[in-house]
Amino acid sequence: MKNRFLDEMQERGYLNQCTDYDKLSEICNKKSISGYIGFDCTASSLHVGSLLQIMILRLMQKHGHRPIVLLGGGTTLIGDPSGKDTTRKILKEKEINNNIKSIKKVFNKILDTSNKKTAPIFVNNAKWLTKLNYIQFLRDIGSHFTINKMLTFDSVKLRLEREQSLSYMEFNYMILQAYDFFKLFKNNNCILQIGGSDQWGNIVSGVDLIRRIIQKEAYGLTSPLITLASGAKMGKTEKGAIWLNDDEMPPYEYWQFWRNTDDRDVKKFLNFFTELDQKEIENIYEKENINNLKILLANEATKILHGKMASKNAEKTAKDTFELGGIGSDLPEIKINLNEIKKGINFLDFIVNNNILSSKSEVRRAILNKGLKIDGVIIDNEKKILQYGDFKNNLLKISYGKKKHYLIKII
RNA sequence: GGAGGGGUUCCAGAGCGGUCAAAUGGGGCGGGCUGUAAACCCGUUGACUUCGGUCUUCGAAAGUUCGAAUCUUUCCCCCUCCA
Repeated sequence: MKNRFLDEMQERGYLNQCTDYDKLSEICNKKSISGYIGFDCTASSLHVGSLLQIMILRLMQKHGHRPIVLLGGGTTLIGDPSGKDTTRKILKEKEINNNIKSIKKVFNKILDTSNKKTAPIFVNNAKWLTKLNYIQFLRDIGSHFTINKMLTFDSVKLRLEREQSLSYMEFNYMILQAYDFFKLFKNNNCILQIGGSDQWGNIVSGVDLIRRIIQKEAYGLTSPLITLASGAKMGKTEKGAIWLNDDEMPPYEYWQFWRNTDDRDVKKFLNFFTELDQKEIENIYEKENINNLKILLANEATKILHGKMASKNAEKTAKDTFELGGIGSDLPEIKINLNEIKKGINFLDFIVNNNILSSKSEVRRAILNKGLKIDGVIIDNEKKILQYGDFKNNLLKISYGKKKHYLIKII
């Protein structure tokens, strides 16, 4: 059975497992369906680790289906043990709600909200989970789960095998997630749950629960865990996560992240994170220079999240800065006032105060290692005083390493 | 509850009275090479410094000592075995 939505999922590499591929294809061919993905709300922004999931929602829209975005205010109160070694910190409800608000912005940017038929629906499971009556829940829902089975789930099994503690609270997570699916199935006619491969167990639990309670068939599918050539996890670098919210990470930096992709990951990323036709990707991958492909990747990925303008600006800034060795307008800016600079500013202090580096020792080290430059000239004196005369047209570029550049502006 | 083993810098892991801001490896950062990639090579990796040093750090606290990551006591946490 063929279905364009699922086929494209597969071709792009989004598909890992599906509870019943053929049946789901059949349904998708017949009508527009609703499918949901749950997102964690432990931080005020999602990072690129979640981007694949969002791309899937976008793909659903492309094929005329409706995505449901579950921002799990309720489940975040508990904490999913899947793929985690230790219990994570428990957030207050207020923080979670703020996070939800902030995370929502990204979905509104990436997903199409204008088409009535496929506009995303946002739901928050806190709405039903926080109102549950314990005894009733145990009787109605809990009775459908056996401990025997729950113990066989990876999320639980791994913890037990490693003898890391798993609290009773976390142990219940999968039941709650299954219940979410059940709720959405009933309330929103949502027949599909999508998630990362570590969610398989939780998703199947939901499918089972729906079958047991109302004898209806629901479907689940998972996307693969993205493995990078370097072996690192997608989305988290040493310096911190690659955030999707622009207040956490401006478009230029986001663009840079993609531009700096490992050669070996480029093709995969083009398929995952752009909407170029797969055949076209195949085609240009053979012909095009790898660096141009990275630029293409950066442009396309940035466009999807931040829009065409931001993407263009980022590209231009990169070109001005890296290829022409000049000053790109999108570089992070640091403003100083005229009076201050006329007096002269201690360079060491300046670098630390503006968080370019985090301690004076680090700045000294960087200078020792020839890592700091002003307008392309290596600083070799740690006692350097920034002076008005150093500026050209009230502008100055400070570079740390080859990739981090800052624009210093006199105001 | 009983008997042992252990908690060291980002991680792993050595040190077991002074020469310890603490070996070694990994990771990070910077430099070189290159292509804003990978691999490789070099440097660096607690803070402050007038570059002489100074200060804070080895689970927590108290103590012994001229001197403690190293010894003692108490406490907290983790692991193994027995019940």
